[in-house]
Amino acid sequence: MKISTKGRYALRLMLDLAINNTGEFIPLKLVSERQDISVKYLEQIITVLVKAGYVRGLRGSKGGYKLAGKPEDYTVGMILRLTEGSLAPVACLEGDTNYCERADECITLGLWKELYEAINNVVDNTTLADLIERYNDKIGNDYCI
Amino acid sequence: MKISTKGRYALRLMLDLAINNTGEFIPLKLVSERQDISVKYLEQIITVLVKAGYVRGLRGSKGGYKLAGKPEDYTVGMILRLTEGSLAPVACLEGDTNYCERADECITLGLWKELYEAINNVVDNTTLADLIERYNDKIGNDYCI
DNA sequence: CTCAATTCCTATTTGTATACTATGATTATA
DNA sequence: TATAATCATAGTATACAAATAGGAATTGAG
Repeated sequence: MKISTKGRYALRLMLDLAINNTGEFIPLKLVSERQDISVKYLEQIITVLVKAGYVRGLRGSKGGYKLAGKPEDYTVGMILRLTEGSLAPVACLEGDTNYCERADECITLGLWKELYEAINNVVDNTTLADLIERYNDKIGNDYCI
Repeated sequence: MKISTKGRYALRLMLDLAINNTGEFIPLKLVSERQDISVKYLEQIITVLVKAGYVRGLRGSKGGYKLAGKPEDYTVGMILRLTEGSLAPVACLEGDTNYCERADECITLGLWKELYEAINNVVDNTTLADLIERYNDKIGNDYCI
């Protein structure tokens, strides 16, 4: 029942791009230093975010990445699902592929559904902007997003 | 973010013992047939439940297992935590052992706490008796618990 | 007192996913 | 043309999941 590093790092990556946004493209080298995650691992993670259109990349010198949209456009759920895969606590809740023949008589299925909903409820109702705002309130900071 | 088979099977095991309780000890062979899980794997799982005092075991012929208490005494959370370990979505929320030095400046910590609470809220407010009751309502059955 | 059924205990195996690292090609700017 | 970056793909070490396997100890029944 753990969120993997991919999901957690993806979130930190997006937050880092949001917080340090100046309009310019931000190279992963900078993110790497700030977040203490290797550039190579970040590359691997950001590929998925680029393909999904959440982040724009520019190659070459003066290249880097920036969010494609605004921080309030991205929920934690969007980012985690992309990098982690489904957040369902059991496989039988995932799409139609993993349909379980015991489903009708399953005594625990309702519980797993409830758990799934509780999880989704948290991650789908929190955006990057929310996280940054809450953090600023807590710290008394004033990051420019 | 998946519940492992150990946790899921432990829950099914406890529910099986609850539903099929007659006062007698129930051998794992029967549970195995009903739940379609090998006796050997069930043995491994139930060991933990016995050590925690949730289940009583009796060796030998006419031996088997039965719940130590009543179905309403056991929450899903108790059973999952025992078999899965902590249900925290990130390690830094687990006790003091995994304390993270970034905690004070961590922008995502609040989110993980919220998620953790949402998960706990579901599993700690559902007992075996609840699951059986809901199931009977759904199916129109009348299991003797 | 022995047999069969069962729990109890410990090891071993197999597969898969996680968490990276490594190498090199491609592209853009100065 | 040199440099700094993304982009693409492959490789690797480790740990965890999900069991299986073998046998010792215990109990009740006949």
